[in-house]
Amino acid sequence: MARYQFSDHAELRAVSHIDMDCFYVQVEQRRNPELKGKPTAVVQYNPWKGGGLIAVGYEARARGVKKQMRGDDAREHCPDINLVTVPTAHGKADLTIYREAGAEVVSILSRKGRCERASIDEVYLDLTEAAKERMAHVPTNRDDLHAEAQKSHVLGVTPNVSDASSWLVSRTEYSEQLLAAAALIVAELREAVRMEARFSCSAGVAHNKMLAKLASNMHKPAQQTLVPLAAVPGLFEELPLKKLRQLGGKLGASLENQLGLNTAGDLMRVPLERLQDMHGKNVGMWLFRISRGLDDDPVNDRVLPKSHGCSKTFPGRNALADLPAVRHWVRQLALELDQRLETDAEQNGRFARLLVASVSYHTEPTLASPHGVSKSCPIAYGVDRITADAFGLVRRVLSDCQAFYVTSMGLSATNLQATPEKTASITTFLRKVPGKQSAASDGGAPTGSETTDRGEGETALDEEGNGGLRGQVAADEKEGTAQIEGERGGGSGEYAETSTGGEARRKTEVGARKVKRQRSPLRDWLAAASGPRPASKVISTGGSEGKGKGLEREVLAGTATQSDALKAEGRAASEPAECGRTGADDPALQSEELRGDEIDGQHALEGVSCVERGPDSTVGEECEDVQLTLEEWIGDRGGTDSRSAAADPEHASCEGRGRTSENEKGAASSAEVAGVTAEPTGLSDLAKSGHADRLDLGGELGEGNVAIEDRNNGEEKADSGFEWKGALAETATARQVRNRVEAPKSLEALWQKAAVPKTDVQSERTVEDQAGASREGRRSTQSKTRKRSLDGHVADAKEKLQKLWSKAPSAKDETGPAEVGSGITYEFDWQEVDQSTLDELPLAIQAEIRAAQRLQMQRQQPKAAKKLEKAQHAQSIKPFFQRKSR
DNA sequence: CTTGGAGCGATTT
DNA sequence: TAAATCGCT
Ligand SMILES: Nc1ccn([C@H]2C[C@H](O)[C@@H](COP(=O)(O)OP(=O)(O)OP(=O)(O)O)O2)c(=O)n1
Ligand SMILES: [Mg+2]
Repeated sequence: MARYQFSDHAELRAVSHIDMDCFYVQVEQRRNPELKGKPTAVVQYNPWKGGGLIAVGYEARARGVKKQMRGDDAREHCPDINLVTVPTAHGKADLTIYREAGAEVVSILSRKGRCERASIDEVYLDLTEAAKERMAHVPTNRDDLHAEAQKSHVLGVTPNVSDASSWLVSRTEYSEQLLAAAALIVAELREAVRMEARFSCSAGVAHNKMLAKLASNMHKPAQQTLVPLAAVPGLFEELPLKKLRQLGGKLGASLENQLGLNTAGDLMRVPLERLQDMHGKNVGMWLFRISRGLDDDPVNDRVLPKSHGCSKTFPGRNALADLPAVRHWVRQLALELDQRLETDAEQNGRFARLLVASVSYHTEPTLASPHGVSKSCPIAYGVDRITADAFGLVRRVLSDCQAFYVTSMGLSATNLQATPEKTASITTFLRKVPGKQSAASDGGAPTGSETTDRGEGETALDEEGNGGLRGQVAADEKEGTAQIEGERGGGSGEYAETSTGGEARRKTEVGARKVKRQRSPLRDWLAAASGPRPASKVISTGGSEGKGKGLEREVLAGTATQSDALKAEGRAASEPAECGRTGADDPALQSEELRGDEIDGQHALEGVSCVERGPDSTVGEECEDVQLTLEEWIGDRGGTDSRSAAADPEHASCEGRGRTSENEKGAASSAEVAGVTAEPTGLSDLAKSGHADRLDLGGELGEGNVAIEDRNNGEEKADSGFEWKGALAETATARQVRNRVEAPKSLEALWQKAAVPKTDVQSERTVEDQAGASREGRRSTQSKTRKRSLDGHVADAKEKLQKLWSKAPSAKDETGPAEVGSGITYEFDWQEVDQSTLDELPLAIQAEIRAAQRLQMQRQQPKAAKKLEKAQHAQSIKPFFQRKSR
C-alpha cells in the first residue's frame, strides 16, 4: 500500500536500515565460539547432498562459497568449512533460536526511534526526531566522532573511504546534517548490538527506506553507508534495475524486457505516461518516483511479527499420499505453532484470530508444478484443536481427490491482536424474539456411529455433522430477522441476532425446527470467542442440552478447561484433551464430551446454541439459549466442518471398503429448496460448464465445485456467497462437479481388484523409470528387467504410475525427451522388501506395497493385520532425513 | 525431488 | 470475506 502512496512534500526524514551480517552463522558462532573466525555455513537437513545452505559466513564467502550451494558443493570449494545444521523439532527445521536472537537485536535497535521489524535480521529505523536533536551536538572535530561513525562510507563524495569523518562534521546543508547526525546514532546503536548481543551488523542511512536498504548492503560486514540526496543520480546511473526494492522479481524483469532497461538510471528516463500506460496509474507513479530515489513508504512502528507460521515440504517421493500421514504432519506443525502462540501470548499478550492451512499437492505423480491452496478458519488455541481444525481444512481440499501427493503443508496463525477487543457480552448482539417459548428438551448430543477410529484431536460429530439437525431453507419475505423454532428450541426464550442488514433473509427449517437467521456481528464475536474471552464469560450448550446441563469454562487465563468442567460436574473426564475419542460404549459420557467440545469453541461455532451466564454462575445453573446464525450453525469455520468428516475417505483408503453409507445417507436426507437462488462466488464458469452433478451432504462447499441455481426460473444470482456458504448449500438442490482433472485410478484400488482372486504368488516387481530410458534415446527396457510378473493388473498399474511419475509437464511437448526422473530402477521383493529399500521408493509406491502386504496379511493372519497396519503407519510418517540414504 | 526450505509482509481479486 | 500471488530474507 505504501508502494502506491506518496506525498510531494513529505518531511525530510532520517531513515536507517540495519541488517545483521550472515545472521544465522553469527548465531551459531555465538553459541559455539569454536567457530568464530572459521569458515562456517548454516545448512538444513544435511543428509541429502549435504543439505541446503541458508547462511554463509564471510570467511567462507571469501573462499567462494555461495548461498544456494548445497553442503557438498560448499565443501568442494572450502574443504575445512564448518557446516552447522539448523535445529530440528517435531520432524522439521526449527528456527526458534534465530527468531529469538533477532528479537534480542530488535530490543536494542528500537531504543532511539520508531522501529520496524522487516525480517528476522533487519529493521528500519526512523531516526528523524532523534537526529534533529542530535544535529546540534555533532562534534566539529572529526577525532571526537565515534569510532564506528568514523568508518562510515558516504556515497557520492570524491575521496570516499578516506574522509568520511570529515564529511560528517562539516555539513552545511540541512539534509546532510540530518544524515550525519543519524549516522552517529546508528553507529552507537550498532556498537550497542556488538557489545550487548555480540553480533555485528551493517547499516544504511538515508532519507527513505529504499535508499537506506540499498546502502546497508553496499558495505558489509560491520560497516555503515550514507546516501546523501546528491549521490542518487550518480548511484543510479550504474545500478542494475533489479537492485531496487520490489524490482527484483517479475516487475523488474518486465521493465527490462519490455522497455529494454538495464539500470535504475534508464528507468528514470522513461516518461511517467509510459510507465503508467504499462503498469497502471499507481504503479507507474511509484516507479517514476522510485527511479528518482523518492520513497515515502513509512517506517512502521512494529517490532513484532504479524503472524506465526510453520511449514514443511515433502518433495518427490516424500510426498504425503494418505490422510494418516497428512494428519501426522499437521499435528507436528500444530505442536510447533501452538508453542509459539503460547509464547507470544505470555510475552506480548497477543492472540491470533485466524488459522490458515496451506497445502501444495498434485493429483497424479506428475512433475507439473503443484497446485497450492489455502483454507482458513477461526483459530482455537491448543494443539488438539489446531490439529483438528487444520486437518479438517486440509482434508477439505484433498477429499475430492482419489489420489493425492502433498508436497508441502503449512499452518499459520494470523490477525494477531494485543487485547481481546470483543469484550462485550454476547447478548449485546442479540435481541429477544417476542412470543417464543420453547420447551427444553433433552436433545441428546449427537453421537455418530463412527467414533472409535478417529484420530487424535478430531472432533466427533455425527455423520451429518450438524448436531443431528437438518434443515430446509425457504425464502422469507416478511421479516428481516431470524429465529429458530421447533421442538428442540430449548431454553427459556429465544434469541435472534440483532438485525444489521437486509441480506440473506430467509426461513429455514432445521429438522423439526424452523430457523430464521440473519447475519450479524455475532459471527465476529464468536470468532473472537475461540481466543481469549473476558473472565467468567461462559459459552455452553444450553440449546441442545437444556436446563442444568450447561458447562462452565473459565476463559480468561485458560485455567479451567473442558476437563475441569466435566470434573466439576462430577463426571470422569477420561480423555479431556482428546475430544471425540471416547469409546462409543458409553453414550452418556460421550455426549458430555461432545458438549465440552461445544463449550470449547468448536460447537460453539457450529453447534446449536450459545449461552452466556453471569460471572458467578455455577455449573448446572439454568441458562438461556441463544441462537447462532445459520452460518455458524452449519459450520462456517471450515476446520471442524463435519460434512467433510462424513466424507472422510481416510478409512476407505486404508481399508478399502465399508465406508460409503454415510454419504448416501446424507444425500438422501438433503432437502430441497424453494425459491432460492445462489451461486458460488466466482465460479459461474464451472457451474455452466456442464460438469455439474448434484450436491449431497458429503459434498464440499465453497471451494469451487458446486453450483446452485434457482429451481423456479433457472436464474443464477451472484453475490449469494452468504447463502452459498451456509444454508443453501446444505439443503438446496445443487450440482457437484465431477472430477475436473483426470485423476489416475487409485493404485490401491487396482491392487485390491487384482489381488483378490489369487495372490499366493511370490513375485518380484520391478519399477523402472521411463524418462530415464527415453533420455538415453531408447525404448523402455522394462520387460527385460522384470523377472516375474506378480499380476498383470498390478504390473500395468505400476508402469502407468511410473510413466506418470516421469512424465513431462506438458504432454504436448514432443520436441525431446523429458529432463525428468531419477533414472533409478527399483528392484525388490514386494513381500519381503526391507525397510531401507522401501524408504527409498516414492511414497505412492510405498503406500501401495504396504497395502499389498496388509491385504496378504489380512487373509493369512487377520489378527496380525492390525498390528502391521500400525507399524506401517509409523514407518510411513518417518521424516525422510531420519531415513537411511544411500 | 529441482524456483534449494522455512517463513515473513503486502497487494490484488 | 477468503484465497492467490508477489517479493523478499
Ligand atoms: N533465502 C533466505 C535468505 C535468508 N535467510 C535467513 C538466513 C540469513 O542468515 C538471514 C538473513 O538474511 P540475509 O539476506 O540478511 O543474509 P545474511 O544475514 O546471512 O548475510 P548478509 O551478511 O549478506 O546480510 O535470513 C533464509 O533463511 N533464506
Ligand atoms: Mg543479513
